[in-house]
Amino acid sequence: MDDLTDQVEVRRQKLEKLRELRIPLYPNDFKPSHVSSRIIAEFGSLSEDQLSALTTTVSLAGRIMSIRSFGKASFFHLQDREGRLQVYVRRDRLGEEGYRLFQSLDIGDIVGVRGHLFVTKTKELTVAAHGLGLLCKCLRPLPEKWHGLADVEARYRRRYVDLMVNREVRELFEKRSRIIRLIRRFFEERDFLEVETPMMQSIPGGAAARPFITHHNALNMDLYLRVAPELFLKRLLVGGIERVFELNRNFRNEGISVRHNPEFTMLEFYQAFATYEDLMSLTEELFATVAKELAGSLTLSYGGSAIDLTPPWRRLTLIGALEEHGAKRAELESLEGLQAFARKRGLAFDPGLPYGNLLVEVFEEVAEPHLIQPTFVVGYPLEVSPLARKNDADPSVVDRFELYMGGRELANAFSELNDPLDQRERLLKQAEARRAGDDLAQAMDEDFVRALEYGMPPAAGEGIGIDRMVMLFTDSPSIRDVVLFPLLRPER
RNA sequence: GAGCCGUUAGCUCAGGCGGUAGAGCAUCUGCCUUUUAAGCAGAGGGUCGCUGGUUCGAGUCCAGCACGGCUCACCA
Repeated sequence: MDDLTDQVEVRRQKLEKLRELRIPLYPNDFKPSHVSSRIIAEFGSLSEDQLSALTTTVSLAGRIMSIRSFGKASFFHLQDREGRLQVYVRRDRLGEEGYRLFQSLDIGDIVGVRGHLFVTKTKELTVAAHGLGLLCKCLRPLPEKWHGLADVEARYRRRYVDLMVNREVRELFEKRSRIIRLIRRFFEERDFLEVETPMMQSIPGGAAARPFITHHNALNMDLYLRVAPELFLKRLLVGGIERVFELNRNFRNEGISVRHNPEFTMLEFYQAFATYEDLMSLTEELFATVAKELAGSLTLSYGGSAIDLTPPWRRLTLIGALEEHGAKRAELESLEGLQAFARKRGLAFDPGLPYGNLLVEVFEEVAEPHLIQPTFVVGYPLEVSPLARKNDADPSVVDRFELYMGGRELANAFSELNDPLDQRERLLKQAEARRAGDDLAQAMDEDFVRALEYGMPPAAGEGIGIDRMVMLFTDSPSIRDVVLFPLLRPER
């Protein structure tokens, strides 16, 4: 951390020298007239003669990314929020003092430049500076100019450096922002209201996950960081907000992997008078809209495979998915048969697991990695879905789907259970399992059931993992690539 | 939590069978007024992740620890 290398020392000394010369070290009155990309767009196509006829003066500010010096003249590249532009400085134009100041600058310094445009011998649009000022000294050396910053750990810990020198990182996070904007617009256009519900909850609910615990001093009470906003969003359905969504962080106290960060961004939306089947179409539409706006194509490439988002997507039952991997329907319908199949596949499982839980586990093990093309998986057993509506024809399953794509789960949706008596029973059963040691089972939330007793319109709701969606659209193998500051152990 | 792999200069990397540390970029000095991986000449910069052990001698072999990556587990 306090690595005072020779390079840092040299830069500090340069700063001190400027201080002695009474040069303002951290001025804040420079206002750039232009951004690099706009200059290139506006003037890039002009000929040499047209440019030299121009009297336009441009000013821009940014970070020095490279310097090529010839003694009495130099070129450097300036990087601002949009890109890079070359700057040309020479002693006879900047003056003795101005040029000496330039010579004391380093790669990484933030400067403001004023000048006119011309084209170099090598046909690069360049600013010939007649004014140059230091706006902020960079006291640490930047990574090497053509390999950049490659060390993954350093890239996550010092994302600011990663962003400076690896252009594609900047582009990825711009893309992430665009995706989120498109999602918001999609739901706003359909009359959904965006809301914010508690992230600190006294009863964590809405998902089977371990919460983080924190403490409120004044009230002297423990609080949980939410694992899902679900139960609050459904209270809003009760309150008459018939179309509602929340796009924000969830927190789950789980291991870290290429698809798991302890805090992650989740979209949840609820629509009254709709069923989970309506949400399948809506989900197809959402992904198709984002894909078209983002890339102009319904096909995207992920991890070397092409994923075709053209609706309608395949629908498959859990059992059907397993049948595609050598299981016989008859053996999947009993607990014993299912256990036998799991053993045959060499899966380790808890023999005390109920049928429904085992079915899901076997599915995730055997079928999930192969679901590359978008697939709605349905036929989820009642016992793993305490908040979902029972299927009218077969009450042992619920009206629920999970969306798989690229070999992983992306979304989970169901027709919501709005029968308060049934909901109370199911939550009580969860609470009982919780007491019996299942710390993933949900807690009883009396107020949530009370809300349902006021009457919740029939509705369907869905959660989409936004980080995973961004991974898909940016062809990123790890969630850490799409989260600016992924959780790491503190460095020592 | 487990297994495998990695950690060498500010950055990117090389270091055969154990013999006391190298390159390019960056930095510093000198030359250079259209370069773009600018060039030329020279110089400085290292707790080889940390702690022990084996050895006459460890960047190299062994053990433990730290951090990271991948896989697995956890995540219904």
